[in-house]
Order: sequence, then structure tokens, then C-alpha cells
Amino acid sequence: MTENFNKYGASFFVDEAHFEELFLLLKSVTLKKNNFFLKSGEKCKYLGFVESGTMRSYYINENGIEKNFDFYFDRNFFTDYESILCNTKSNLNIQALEETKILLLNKEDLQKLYLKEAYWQEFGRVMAERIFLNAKKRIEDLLYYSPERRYTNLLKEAPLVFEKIPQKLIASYLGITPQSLSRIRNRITH
Amino acid sequence: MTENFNKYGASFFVDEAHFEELFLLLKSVTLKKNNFFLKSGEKCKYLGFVESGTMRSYYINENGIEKNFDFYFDRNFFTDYESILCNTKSNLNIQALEETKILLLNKEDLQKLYLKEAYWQEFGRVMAERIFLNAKKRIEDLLYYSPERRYTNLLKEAPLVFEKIPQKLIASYLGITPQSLSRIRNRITH
DNA sequence: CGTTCAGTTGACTAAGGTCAATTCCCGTGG
DNA sequence: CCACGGGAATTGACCTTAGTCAACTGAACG
Repeated sequence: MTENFNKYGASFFVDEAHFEELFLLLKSVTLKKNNFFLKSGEKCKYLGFVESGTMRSYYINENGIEKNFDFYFDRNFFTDYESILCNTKSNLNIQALEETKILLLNKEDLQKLYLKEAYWQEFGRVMAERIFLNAKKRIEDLLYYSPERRYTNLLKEAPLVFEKIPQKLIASYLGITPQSLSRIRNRITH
Repeated sequence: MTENFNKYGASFFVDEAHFEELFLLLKSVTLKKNNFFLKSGEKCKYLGFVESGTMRSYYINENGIEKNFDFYFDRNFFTDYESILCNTKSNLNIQALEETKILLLNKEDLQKLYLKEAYWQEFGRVMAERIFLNAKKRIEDLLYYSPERRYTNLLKEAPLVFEKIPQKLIASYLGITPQSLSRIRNRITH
């Protein structure tokens, strides 16, 4: 278990004393490429953690256009937090972009942890805070900057994205069409 | 104190048993129109709560253009959560749009509450979760919809905004110029 | 080899940005 | 009570950029 703690502890934000209690609740699952962790219309029942691979969440609008909400890489959490918290049907799809190993924490198990002791409430608070900070960054990006600037920001801050993610999905993540992203790239490099 | 609980309890998300402990930590302050709760470059030291009046948070970009991040009305919390959590200098300004009564909770006092008992960790978790859900809605709005659609969404979901907030600030909140908002309104009503 | 799909490119449209002028509104002081 | 000043909102003319639709290219894969 110490081995597992060394492997995951830092990414889970738990100390060694509490690690095992959490780790024993996790189920390991492997998703094949394009398989789903969550489909629109379902209630989200799990907190997910990427062990290896890549996931994406996206929304399909009324015209059938996919809007990429986010990408998730190694050692990061993903879920539809809104669906979990509000116990509502999700409007997101969450899908593996390649063969992806994930760890699942059942929502009820998480809530049982919360009831056990202050430590887990704190764990939940810190996790919610981190998720919020990510969301705030995304708002700033969308609100403050032009599409072109969002592209150059992403290039600088997450170059990994451009190695692992098809360009049309990146375009959607940036809030533009694939054609526009192609033209922005052309504009910048020439 | 029961009177105060009836007045604020529901908005604070605390039960009656814990209300007094929180309420006694609050300082009441009145901001005159255009006065600041927080200025860019400062560290945010307080969690704020609007008792009556209106606040806004905004960012000034490298060209000196104001970008309205959010508005806050009666009985809502506001702060730069990022500055508080990360202990960093804020890049936001938070300002009263009219004479506004606010209640302040010192960041250290909040953190002391967290250490006291699980109840306050849970309080912090629930607050962070709520703040996140708001942020997620904002991302969805900016990512999924056109400026015109964002305007009609706002009209539907927060008509109050149009009674209390100058149009040029609403435009900025929507991520467009005042001129564009004026034209969108014109386009829709004629 | 074909098929498929991502990415690019072209031609055109639409929508928002920019700069400037004008109008409207409101508060203040004569 | 009116005149004036100042900022908000609107409007016009024009520019820039993203969206749309369609054609084409190229790489991946059976």
C-alpha cells in the first residue's frame, strides 16, 4: 500500500494515514477508445481519476454540434460534479480518447467518507476548491481573451494538448470551429 | 440572535446551532458608491456578503479595458476566492455599484472555524461546491452560446441585472462591447 | 487500392470590433 | 426654471475575424 501511496498519494491530495481508506474504495476500470464513462441523460455516479490515458467531456447542443468542455490527462480527476452534487441527469458526455485506465470512487462511498471524520470533509473542501480554481481559469480565458489569444495561451500553458488531442476537438474547446483554428494557426506561423 | 438567524441563516447555509458562532465573527461595513472592497494587486483578506446593495468584480486588461467578471446582489457571497485560497495578489477589483451594506468574514477566522470541527469543514466544502456550480454555469454560457444568445439567456435568467446595472457593464460581462450589445438589443426588438 | 475522416483552403456571409459623431438622460449650478 | 456638462447609449461607416458551405488534400486503415 505504501507503494500505491507513492504512486498516487500526491495526486489524490490525501496523507499516508488516510490513503489506504480511500484507495480500498476505488475500482479500477479500463475504457477502450471512444467508450464512455458517462452519457448525457444519465446521472453521474462516480468520481473518476485518470491513471493513464486521456478523457474528454463534451456537450451536444440543439443543432447536434459537439462542444468540448474539458480534457483530462494522467493523474487528474474528472466527473460531472454538478450531476453528482445536485443529483441531476448530466448533459455531458465523458469519453475515453484512447485506451484509458481509470479509478472509480462511488459517489455514495465518497459521501460516507464525508460523514466519518473532519479529515474527509476537508478533503472534499480542498477538492471542490481546486475544481473551482480550474473553472475560474477557464472563465477568465473565455471572457478576457480573443480566440486567437486563447489558442496561443493554450500552446504556452498546455502544449501536451496539441500532441494528444485532434485539432477539431481543441477548436471546440477554444469555442471556435475547426476551420477557424486552422486559419489562426496559418495566420500565426506565416 | 434568532432574529438574525431568520434574517440571514438561509443565505449563509448554516444551521441555527452554528449560526451565532459564525455571525459573531462578522464585521458590518457600508461602502459608498464606487468604493472598493478589493483592489487589483492586493491580497484578498475577507469573504464578503451583500446585505443590501450591489457589487461587481472586474479585471483590467493590458489595454486598460475593463472586463466584468461578475455581479453580486442582496444575500450573496463575494470574494476573490483564488486570492484567498492561494494567498496571492488579486488581479480583480471588487467595487460597490451603489451604497452597499456588506458583512465581512476575515479569512483567518474562517480558517480557524475549519480547524474547530467537521461541521465547518463541511460548511467550507458546501460553499466551495456552490461557488463552483456558479462558475460552471458561466463557462457553459461563454462556451456554448453566441453573444446574442448569452444576452437573451441573461434576460430570461436574471432580469434584475437589467434594472440595476448600466448596460456597458452588462456588455462587458457578456464578453462584448457596449456598441455590440446596443445593436443586439436593436436587432432583437425590431 | 478505395474508404474514411481530419485538416486545409477558397469564396462568401455574418457578426462583432473600432472609431467617431450624435442623441439622450440626468444632475448640478446659475 | 433653465442652461450646461458629462457620461451612457445609440447610430453610422468601415474593418476584422469568425462562421458557413463546399471542394480538395493527405494520412490511416482495412
